[in-house]
Amino acid sequence: MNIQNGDELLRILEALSNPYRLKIISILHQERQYVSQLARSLGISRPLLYLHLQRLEEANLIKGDYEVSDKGKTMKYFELNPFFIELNPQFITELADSLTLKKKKE
Amino acid sequence: MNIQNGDELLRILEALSNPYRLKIISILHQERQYVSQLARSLGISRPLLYLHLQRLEEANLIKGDYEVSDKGKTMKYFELNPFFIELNPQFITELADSLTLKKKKE
DNA sequence: AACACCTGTAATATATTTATTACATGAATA
DNA sequence: TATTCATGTAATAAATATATTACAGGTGTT
Repeated sequence: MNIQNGDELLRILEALSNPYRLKIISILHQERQYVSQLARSLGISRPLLYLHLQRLEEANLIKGDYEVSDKGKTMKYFELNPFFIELNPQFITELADSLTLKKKKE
Repeated sequence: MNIQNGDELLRILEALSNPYRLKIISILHQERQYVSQLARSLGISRPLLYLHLQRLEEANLIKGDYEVSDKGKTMKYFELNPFFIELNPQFITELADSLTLKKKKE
């Protein structure tokens, strides 16, 4: 996972800036889980979970795959997209120029 | 700078989840600047800058010191508090248990 | 005194994020 | 067929974060 520009770094930082999403990372680091299972693990509703999963997926930190169980049920398993980011002032400085300042209507 | 628990990590990630704040880190990595100077560098108003500086200061990423210039003017210089965080699933997992889920009235 | 910089904050408005509620669909099982 | 467990989304509400506007006070210079 190579970070190309400031906006990408920002997207990742934003994705990780939430306790549920950090917990999702932690759970998926230990084992892959399907959506409903994850919702139970976290103790939150699926709609809310979807929102968080989407943020993580957009940042490319996780990915989901459909899988049909023995019983014929389709479940969506999520798993981690391993990452390793060395967060320090030097690195941020290298990417700072490629940061977009405000996303508005175009 | 040693991160002790999930909430602290989260505070840092939140502090870094904004383009202006990343730019502030970048600027202060190169040289210390006083408030008005920083506002000009960034092209934003001081009130807005203060908000961002506060977030960074709360996360302990920067610190400010008052200094009297030759001409007798008091300026508040900000400088970086160097940090180095290895952001990866393993590290997040270690801190995930010490994450507070919702801050509400107690 | 008026101007040019420096410091800061309070009140308000706007935008974004987070959370909830209400639906809708499909397949296996009792 | 009624229940259970899986998938998902649209609409709305509530909470936070971001941004703006309007102040106020200090010192040095013209």
